[in-house]
Amino acid sequence: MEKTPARLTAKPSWLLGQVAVHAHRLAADGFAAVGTRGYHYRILSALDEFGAASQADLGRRVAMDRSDVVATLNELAGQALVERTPDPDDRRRNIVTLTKEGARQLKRADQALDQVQDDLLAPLSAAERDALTGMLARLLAHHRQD
Amino acid sequence: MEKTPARLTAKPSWLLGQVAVHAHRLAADGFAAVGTRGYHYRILSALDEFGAASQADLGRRVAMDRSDVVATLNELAGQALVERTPDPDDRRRNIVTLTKEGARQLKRADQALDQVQDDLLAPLSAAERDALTGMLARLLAHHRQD
DNA sequence: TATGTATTGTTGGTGACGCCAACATTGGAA
DNA sequence: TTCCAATGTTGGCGTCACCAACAATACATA
Repeated sequence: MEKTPARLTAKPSWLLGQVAVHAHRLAADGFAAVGTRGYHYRILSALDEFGAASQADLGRRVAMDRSDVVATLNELAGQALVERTPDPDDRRRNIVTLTKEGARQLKRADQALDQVQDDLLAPLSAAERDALTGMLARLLAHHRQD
Repeated sequence: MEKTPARLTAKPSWLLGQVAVHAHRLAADGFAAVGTRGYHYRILSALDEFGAASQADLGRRVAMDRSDVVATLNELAGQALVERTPDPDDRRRNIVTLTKEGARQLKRADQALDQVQDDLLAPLSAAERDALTGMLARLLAHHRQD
């Protein structure tokens, strides 16, 4: 394997990005195995945990643009994993609901994704995994503001 | 700020991906400020550290697909940051060389990127930063094989 | 009450990255 | 000599992040 420039290797942003690429590949493979993908999983997760919600709320919860939520819901609704009905109390909004089949699909994706975490963190001890996720969570919280 | 599903928050792959998104945004802004972008920086870095190289070698060093190296070199050569000459010893290959101006551009990008590291890791202590980059480096080394 | 401001869903588009298939040319191994 | 591998190139695709504009609707405040 050819050597990577130290200029890159020394930069946390490079390491983060490259590890994220591998993580994304693992996750995408896991998702594909059950016929879904990242955006779908995000929406299904939010619906399962917080119940029915408007599209804008969904987007804010899972860090997706409004327009991407629309496209994703079109696909999910096409597979009957989700239902979209107008909100009678606010006619700008839709109320998005998780269907039984959607919940089942989420469960399948979840199992695939659990395996991914193990593969991703294989070289780290349990204590190291905790330390890593703790620091990442702090970084994310910090950057989600401002 | 709306709450994110625990299903996501609990997954290292999610945290990694989201932090990487913020890191990428910071880096892209820094790069844009000096008129460049990630792919350019990778190529310039490899040329600066290892000297002239073939396109295939460049791609392997900085984890870029052959075809993406071609496009990037077209742009870099268009700005005279790089020169592409046929290799007399192997007529399949090109020898790519960093120009004076290319080295200057690299230096500018480097300064921008150094600032990004600080912004990215702001919430972490020096010891934590080391621990984080150490673990990320191990993960990357592990996943670069197989 | 009227008027302006914000939010929502939607459409359509852009860009960075990562990746794949195919091809002609060339080098090297069997 | 024959087959296999590597190289540069073209052209395409998918995911994710993001932006601008629009009409409809809600809300605040003057």
